[in-house]
Amino acid sequence: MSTKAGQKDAAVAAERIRLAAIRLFRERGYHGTSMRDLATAVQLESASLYYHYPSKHDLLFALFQGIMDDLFDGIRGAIADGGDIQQRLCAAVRFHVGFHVLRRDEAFISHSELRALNPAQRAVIVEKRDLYQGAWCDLLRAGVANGCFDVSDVPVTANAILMMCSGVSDWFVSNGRLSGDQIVEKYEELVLRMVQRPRERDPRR
Amino acid sequence: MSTKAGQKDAAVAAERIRLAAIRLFRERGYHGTSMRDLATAVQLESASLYYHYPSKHDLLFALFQGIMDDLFDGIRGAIADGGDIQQRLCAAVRFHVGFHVLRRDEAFISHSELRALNPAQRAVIVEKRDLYQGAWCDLLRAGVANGCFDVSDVPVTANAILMMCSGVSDWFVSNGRLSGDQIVEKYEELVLRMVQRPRERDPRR
DNA sequence: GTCTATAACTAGATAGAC
DNA sequence: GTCTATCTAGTTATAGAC
Repeated sequence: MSTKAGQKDAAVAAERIRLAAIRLFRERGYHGTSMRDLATAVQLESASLYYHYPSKHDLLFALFQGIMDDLFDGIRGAIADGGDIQQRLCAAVRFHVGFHVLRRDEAFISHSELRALNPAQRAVIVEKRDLYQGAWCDLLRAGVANGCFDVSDVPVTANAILMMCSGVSDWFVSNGRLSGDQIVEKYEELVLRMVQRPRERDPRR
Repeated sequence: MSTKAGQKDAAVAAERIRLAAIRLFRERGYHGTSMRDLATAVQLESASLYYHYPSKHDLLFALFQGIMDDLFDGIRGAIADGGDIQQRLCAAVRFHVGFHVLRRDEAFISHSELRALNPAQRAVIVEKRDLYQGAWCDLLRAGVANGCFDVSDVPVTANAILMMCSGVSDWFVSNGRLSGDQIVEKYEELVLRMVQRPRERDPRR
């Protein structure tokens, strides 16, 4: 019983540290945030953080792993949901934009702090990122193959789509003019315009 | 004569420091680069850097000013060049993508290190960035007003275009599969698809 | 203009008490 | 699990010689 409670407290503290790290790394950057800053944010002494994470680098790496795994699981789920190729592309856009709206701090970190990882850690994350981009390229190629997409350069277009959609994590603020769902809708339309064959577009829309 | 030569040497050294700072801030981040790292890169002692720049913050701010001023001058030139609204949008895309290809390290810094500026410096830069985005919004609105663009939300679309095009500074490498000019062409096409009215698109292209 | 030397402070991380 | 205390090394920046 006391063991169980102890384990739960540890898990709770570790999660509180993780959430504070996400916020601070986003606001000040990895190198701009000290372990003392982080400890203050969770009302602990800096030495206590090392009970939960072996080092600052490992904490950053844990954040990256969480982001990349959730991204990859999410896109596989979105694409596997079925429907025709256009519906699957829309599902992918909904997932990607929704993820970057809901978890915008983590998304920003995954984009800006890759260079702060050590080479071995970076290799792991870059490989996952390439798999994620590959899933998007496959989707575009499938659409080109069955004739409903018109894409002159698949990797460039996939990159452009991802950069465009990831951008929401830079500027989106909740309580802004538009809700997350409204943003998702607009990006869906923009992406479809980028890849659809001209005749597929409805001039009345 | 000796004064002139001295001034030139100072200017040369300041520029060497600036260029090394751009490379290092891109590779390791502002907080991840020490004044000693920077001094080593230009084969000076760190104390000597303070002859050319009063502080590390001022050096970063000088980089930002250079980027933002060149961006704003460039977009004004591209838009003022004349032609119809589509041609001016293409000129804007060519400038923006070309800038992010040619000066990708600076572009990356201007995106990732805004938070490293102090509040007063940041306010100056954010104001310039907003003016830049405003020029793009104006361009889209002009196209909507004269009927050749179909844009459901001007600020969101402008943001999406800028994020998409700025993304090249993340992944473009010279000596890659595509040249800078080829990249520019592909982005021009993608942007036009996003904003043109459906009937304006040539189905044969 | 660039140097050596150093002030004043902060960084990540560890040891060991409780 | 969290603390106090501390180690070692690194940080920005300055003083003053040359």
